[in-house]
This record gives sequence, structure tokens and C-alpha cells, in this order.
Amino acid sequence: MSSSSPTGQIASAADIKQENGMESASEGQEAPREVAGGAATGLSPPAPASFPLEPGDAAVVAAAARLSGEEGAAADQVQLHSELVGRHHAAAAAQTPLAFSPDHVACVCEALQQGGNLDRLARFLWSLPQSDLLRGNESLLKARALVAFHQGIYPELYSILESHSFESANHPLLQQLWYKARYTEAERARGRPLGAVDKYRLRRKFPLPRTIWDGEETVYCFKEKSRNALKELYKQNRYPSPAEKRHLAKITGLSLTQVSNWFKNRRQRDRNPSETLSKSESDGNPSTEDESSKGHEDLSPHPLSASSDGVTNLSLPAHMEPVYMQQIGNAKISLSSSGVLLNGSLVPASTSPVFLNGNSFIQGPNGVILNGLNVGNAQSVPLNPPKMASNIVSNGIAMTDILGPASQDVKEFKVLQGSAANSAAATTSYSPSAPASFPGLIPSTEVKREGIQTVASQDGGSIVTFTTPVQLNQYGIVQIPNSGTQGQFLNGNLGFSPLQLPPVSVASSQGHISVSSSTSDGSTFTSESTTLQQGKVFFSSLSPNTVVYTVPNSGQTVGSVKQEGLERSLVFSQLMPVNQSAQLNANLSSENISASGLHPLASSLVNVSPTQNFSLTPPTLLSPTELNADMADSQPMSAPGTSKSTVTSVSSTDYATLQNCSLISGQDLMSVPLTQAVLGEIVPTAEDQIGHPSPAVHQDFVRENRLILQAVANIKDHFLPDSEGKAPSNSMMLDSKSNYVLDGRVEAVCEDLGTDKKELAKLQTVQLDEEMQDL
DNA sequence: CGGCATGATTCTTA
DNA sequence: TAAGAATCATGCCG
Repeated sequence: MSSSSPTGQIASAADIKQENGMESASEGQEAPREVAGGAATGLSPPAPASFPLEPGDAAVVAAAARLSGEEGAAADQVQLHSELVGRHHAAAAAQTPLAFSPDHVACVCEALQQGGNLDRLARFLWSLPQSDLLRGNESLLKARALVAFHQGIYPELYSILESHSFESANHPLLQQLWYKARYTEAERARGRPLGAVDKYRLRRKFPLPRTIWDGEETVYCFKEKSRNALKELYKQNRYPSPAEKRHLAKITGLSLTQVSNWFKNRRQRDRNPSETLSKSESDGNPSTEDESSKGHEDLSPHPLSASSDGVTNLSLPAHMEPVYMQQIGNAKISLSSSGVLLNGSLVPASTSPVFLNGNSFIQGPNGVILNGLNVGNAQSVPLNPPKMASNIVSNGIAMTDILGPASQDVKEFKVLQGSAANSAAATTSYSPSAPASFPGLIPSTEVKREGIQTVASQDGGSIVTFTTPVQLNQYGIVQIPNSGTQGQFLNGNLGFSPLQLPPVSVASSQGHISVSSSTSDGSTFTSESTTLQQGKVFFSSLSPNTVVYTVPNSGQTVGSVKQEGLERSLVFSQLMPVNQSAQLNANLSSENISASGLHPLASSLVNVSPTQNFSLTPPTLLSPTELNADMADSQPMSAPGTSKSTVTSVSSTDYATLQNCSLISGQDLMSVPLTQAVLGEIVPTAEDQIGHPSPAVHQDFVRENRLILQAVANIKDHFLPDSEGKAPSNSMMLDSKSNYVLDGRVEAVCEDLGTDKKELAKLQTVQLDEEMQDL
């Protein structure tokens, strides 16, 4: 999985795709993200406004999902699709110009590619009409290239590759096609297998065309840019925290394993300079020097909390208000109302708390929570009155995304980083030596302003105001007193990072909790009007981009949502305890998920998988009005056997992921239009969701994103562990690779939280955007 | 072809 | 579970 050997054999398109895409997505792309365990449907970018599936979309998606599952089934589906397409074109000729859009055909192509059935793909392409609309479609071109390669028609392959500038997401695949074709040609000419050197020479002789290569130099499998980013972080911290590694992996396009290996190798080779004395470390990488110059503590692993950091620059305005700060970790710390814990040091505090933790920076005139996990070692986020004067809760990650690239903002950000030492900083034990910015981790181009606007647009009371002392329990959990304060949790990746806000009495008898998250692209959803009678709010996160929040209700219902910000996608997984009360029991039959109706959304969360019988419904069966209606009104639709407030998510055993992507990636299993219905049910519990049955979902979110129920193989790796491998009762197979099942019982998250302290300790960032009035 | 650089893997240890 | 140590496999280059 982590092999990056470029010399792998090209067995099939699926193989290639898997090798390239699984963990090494190109950075900064809108490329479809592939998620482990998911199937690849690879819709080419759909029209932004096409969230309500167009006629045929569902069928195609379902077919693609199906196709990517079992190959046997794929064949049938392909056949069916070919007929379908043909039929549709025939009808189109008589009626509309082209009701079956190129995207649909492209989707089928992608599905066939994923299935590795190039013969069928070739036939499919062959049967397509030479429509101009279809001709320029990238997926089709890619398919043609694959077919050309498969059939050994290399000149045509080269021609295709050179004639069209492909999306970077397709580069890895096409690059391998290019090279492999060259190798094969040479092998045929020479009559013997090529050695590594031969291949190397061929690569030099036939460099990749820029149409399938971004020009980024790749040495030893790693791009120079990636290596630089690694070096940058290494310079500052030889032992990055898992969160940092994840972020690094994300921005470099490398896998987490690769990042870890890199650091491991790096440390080892720095440790034994004798072996690599003549090392080209003279390339300017002062890692070795850093090592010697670093304090001893820097040379030892930092467990989670110390992550990287230690270096947090604080830049607080003069009128800074009391601040609560805490270093990450499991520290059993109790904060009193009159104290501020800043990286281990207590400083006086007063009423308007500010949380600072880890490498995060928090500050705000009226209460700002900033938390920046992944931004690197030295991170300080200045909150200047004009910009974030009030009520902002954000985290570092978000900040990188939120703080507008508006060079202005970025500049300000960095500048203030440099000027780290202010009152607050002076009173703390933070090391002010922190380097300013971490360019590699904060690409200004990725920074977006929308997020901040969203956040800043909130007004009213302090975002987070805890009049009563905040306490940390023995698990390092922050307990927020119930005494009502008016607080708004705003966020776009907000986080009580290492802090967790667990079984606390946050919500009062009646609270409105809306949760929204801003993705890097500014997409936002908000589920509002959630009334919690007696809520306990868990805010924690697993990773910088991961959020887990649970909103237990009277101890009966617990929901947790995981959000993974993948470049341009969100992943939500939700857990609901279905044990005793069994009030959350999604019983979604395959029919419900059939492409035609998409009704299953009536029940909050659904899990879908290719193995499920997604009926490949002909377009005629897909009533546009019906589909659109699903989107139009947010009223939850009832699905057989499901209750309105049902939330079910399951992974290979218990959990599932609900993913929202702006693009349907190659592995998206199914796209469901009922965003509102789904999201709306994330927070509320069955009984308390009264009067607000249809939480509003941010229109942008709805419009620009597709909600995708996606099975993720290793959810447990990112989520609470499944302590007791359960046998699903109402099991619903969701994926050919991962058995996602609907389990009748899901252990209460509270219990999980209680028993999985270690996991809790990893929770770091919470993404909340919303108001909690009347707490 | 050989040497070095570098990523990946395996095993051990804490 | 992650780090360290040793080692392997491969890329790169003279």
C-alpha cells in the first residue's frame, strides 16, 4: 500500500488506480479522493448545480458503484449500461439533443476502468457515437488511452496523452501508461526484459509530456516539493505528532506511512552520520545541525501532545482578556476560573476564557478559541480586532484555510507569528524562538477567506463563554459548566483540540446546536434548530481534520460525527447508540437505496455499498421531479422500516462514513441528494428533534456538494475502536471490500469515550459552527 | 557497472 | 503503537 515503486506492473486500470490514488493523491487538486475501501466511480466534475441528480445520474452512479464491486456483476451492469446508453442516444436523437450527458458516459467509462475490464471498455467506447460532446471528455480520453495501451496501440496512446491536457488527478495513471508503453515497446524491440537502468534511460529519453505531468520533479518517488515540506517540518520537529503527520501527508500527497518512514529514515541517518557522512545533506538541510543544537527534549519523541510543538507564539492584544490555555495531552489538570493554564503555566485569568493549547493559539477580545493542530510548530494566530474582534472560534487548520489567502491576511498572519512575544507569551513558558511561518504547511494558495467570513459573520455574544470555571477531569476533559451562558460555537474547523469536552453539561435544558463545518473550499453546512433538552456535548477531534462530536441526550442517544476534511471533501461518520433504547435503528433495505428513489435518506444516515442492490435504473425510471423534490424540500422522507430520526452508521463492523464531496470521487459509492435530511439528523436525537424536523443546510453546501454515503474501510483506525467485534444483525453489506453493516446495536459513545481514553486523548479538533444560545 | 542516496520493510524494544 | 536499528530494494548518476 505504501509502495511507491514506479516500476510496478500495470495489471489493470484498477490496479493502477489503486496504487496511485489510494494514498498519494496529488496535492491541491479537486481530484476525486479515493478512500480506502471505497469504490471508484470517478465522476468527472459534475456541474456545480447538479446536486440533485439528473436523470441517469443515479443509475450511472449506482452502476459505477456496482461495477466497481464485483467484476462479475460489473459485466452485467456494463452490458446493461451499454444498452441503456444506446437506447438513450437513440431516444435523444428523436427528442432532445443529448439527455444522456457525457458525464454519464464518462462515469461508465470510469466504472469499467475501475473494474479493470478493458475489453468491455473498448467495446463500450466503440459503441459510442462520435459525438463532439463526448469526444473531448477527459474520462473518455483516458479510457481511450487505457484501451490503446491495453491493445498495444502505443502510437495512439501517445497521441492521446499528448493531445489533451489532463487533470492532475489522472496524471499518475496516465504517466504509468506512458512509461509502461515505452518500456514495453523497448522490450519488444530488444527482445529481453528491461533492467532498472534501461527503464531509467527510457524515462530520460521519453520524458512525460506536460499534458500528463505538472512539471514537478520527482526524485526517488517523492516530489521535491513534498521533500521540502518534510524537511521543513523536520527542521522544526523531528518527531511530528500523528496529527502533523497526517497534515503533512495531506499537503504532500504522500501517505501517512511514507511520511512516517521518511521521518524515521531521516532520524536514523542523522543519528548515524558516519554511515552517511558524505551525505548530500549539504543540500542545505540543516537537520543535522538542528539536531545538535536542539534541546535534549527535542530529541525525544513527543507523544501526541507535545506534538511538535511546544512552540507557540502568542500575540495578544493589550486588552487581552483572561485566557485559558492548555497544552495538549492527557494531562490531568484542573483549571480554576481564576487561572490560566498556558502550556503548563498558570496565569491569572478572568471571565472571558480563551483556550490555547498545543501548538495552537487562542485569543480574542470576547472569547476566541483558536486551535491549530497542524500548522506546524510555531504557530501563532493573531486576532486583530478588525478581523476577529469577536466571537470567533477557529482552529489552526481552519485558519490555514480560513485566513484568506488574501495575501494581506497571510502576511499579517506570518508577521505576527514572528512577533511572538507579547504579554501572554511573556508570561508563559512557551518558547518564543519559534520560527515564524511554516510555508510548507501553510500554502497561501490554499487559504480561503470565505471561512472567516462565515465565522466572523456571527455576532452576538461571545462565541464561547464559560462563566464558570472550566475544568478538566481526569481524562483531560474539559467540563463546561452548565450554568447558562450564551455562547456560540463557531467554527470552521474549530477545535478544542487536545481539549475535549465530554460528558459535560454543556447544553442546558434547551439548546440550539448547530453544527457546521467549513471545508477548505468554504463549503459549509449547518444543521440548526437542534434542540437538546439535556445535552452533553462532546467536542473532540481525532485529527486536525477530523471531528468527533457527540451529543448525548439524556444519556440515551449519542451521536458522533466524524468529519474528515479531505481537501475538498468532508467525511461524516456518525455513531448512534442503538442498544437499549434501540431508538436508532436504520433499517434500510436495498430498495430504499435504489437509484430510482433515493429515499433512504429519510433516515438520517445510511450506509451504502456496491454489494448492495443498487438497481441500475434506466433514466426513464428516474423521475427528475422526484429527485429534485427530494432536494427541494428538506422534509425527511419516510422510508420503510426507518424512523425519521434514525441515524445509523456502520463501518466494517460498526461505523460508516457519510461523506460529502464536491466531486464524486472515483470511489464514491453513491450519491444521495438528501443532504438536509441526512445532515439534519446528525445532531438531534430521536426524541428531541421536535419542532425542527428539517434543519437547514447551508445552501452552498447543498448546491456545491454532493452528499455521499461512503463506506470507509478503516474507520476504526480513525475513530473509536470497536471494542467488541459485533455481529451485525440487520446487516447490510456496503462494500465489496468492507463489510459495512447496519448493526442493531451500537455501543453508546459515552461508553466508548469512557473506555477509550487513549482514543480520546487523540481527539483534537472540533469543527463546530453554530450558535449555542440559551445554554 | 558500481557506488551512493533514499524509500520501504522487518524485527526488536520501550 | 511508535521509534530505533538493521537491512533490503530501487533510483540515480558518474
